Amino acid sequence: MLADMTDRDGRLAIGELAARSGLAPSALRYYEEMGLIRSERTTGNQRRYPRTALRRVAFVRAAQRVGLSLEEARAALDRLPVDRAPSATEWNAVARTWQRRIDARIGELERLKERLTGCIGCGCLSLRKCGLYNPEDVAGSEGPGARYLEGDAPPGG
Amino acid sequence: MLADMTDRDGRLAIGELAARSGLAPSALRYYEEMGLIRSERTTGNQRRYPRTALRRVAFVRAAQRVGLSLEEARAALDRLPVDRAPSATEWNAVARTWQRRIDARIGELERLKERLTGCIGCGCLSLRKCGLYNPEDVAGSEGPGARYLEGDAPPGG
DNA sequence: GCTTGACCTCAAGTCGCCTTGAGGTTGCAG
DNA sequence: CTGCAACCTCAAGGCGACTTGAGGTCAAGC
Repeated sequence: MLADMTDRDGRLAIGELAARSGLAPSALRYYEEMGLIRSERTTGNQRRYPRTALRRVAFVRAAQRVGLSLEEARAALDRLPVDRAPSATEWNAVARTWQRRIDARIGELERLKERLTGCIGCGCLSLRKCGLYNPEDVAGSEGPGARYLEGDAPPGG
Repeated sequence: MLADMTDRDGRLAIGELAARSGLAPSALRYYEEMGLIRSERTTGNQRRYPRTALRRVAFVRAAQRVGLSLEEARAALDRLPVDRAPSATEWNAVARTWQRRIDARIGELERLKERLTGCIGCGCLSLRKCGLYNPEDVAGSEGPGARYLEGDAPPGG
């Protein structure tokens, strides 16, 4: 039988954590280096992760899906306890931040979609009012109006 | 007065395109290298972009916001004419692909949010049924059930 | 006690998307 | 005709999030 390097008190060897989290060992070492998870060492210098690492890794992966960087995930994780499960209160605080994040991202996508729908309506034949070419978040620094199109000749009239 | 290197027939010098698109000249050269935009050269080897480049750049930026890579954006752009504005039909085809993309992304975010909301409800005290720790897209290859939590001790009982 | 696979460290490589820098040229205003 | 900003090329650098590789160690089973 192969070695099962998880010890009795439930601490996980890196391979075990990798298998359970779906991440590569190299990624887990990286996460540790980034301060996302912590480990203790055996006498032979091998990592042993507490079970809460599983929790934290899952958290990080979910955070990434929302568009957070590892650094941002770390900041969020720092508000949760390292060695035990979060209480409902602790969790709520973090989760609400996330929801705002998700909502913001969804909103952004929906605005983009709306602009795109408008574009379909106009078939981009009316570039002067086409939202796609007039995103509000770029080049707004040089005066009002659709500077993307200044002097641009609309194709259909 | 400073030099305006845009020529009479409306072709844009790289600096001009940069100013109007909000991108750095270096980025535009990169886009060109990637085949996203095309330019002609003056006798002095300077780039002159057709006005449609403006359109294409705006398209690419919007595409990025939806989560497309430059390569994917290029693929989409390849379905549009290089030298004139797209017709309503041409545009519709491309735009519909996008909308699917956006919808998919929004859906993904909403599912995540839902799982997160469930987590708030349970306060992560009931880890066995917590969706956050049981994303359906990872580690599903080793049998059914919540393998993330096998043997994980739920904190609250 | 030896084999074997899981583990260790550290440096370097990868990918996408650009930016920066060096060293040289073009082209418009004065 | 000169000065200077804007342009050119090519090579290298940078960031985030990892992976890969070399060279060596640890631990369980036979």
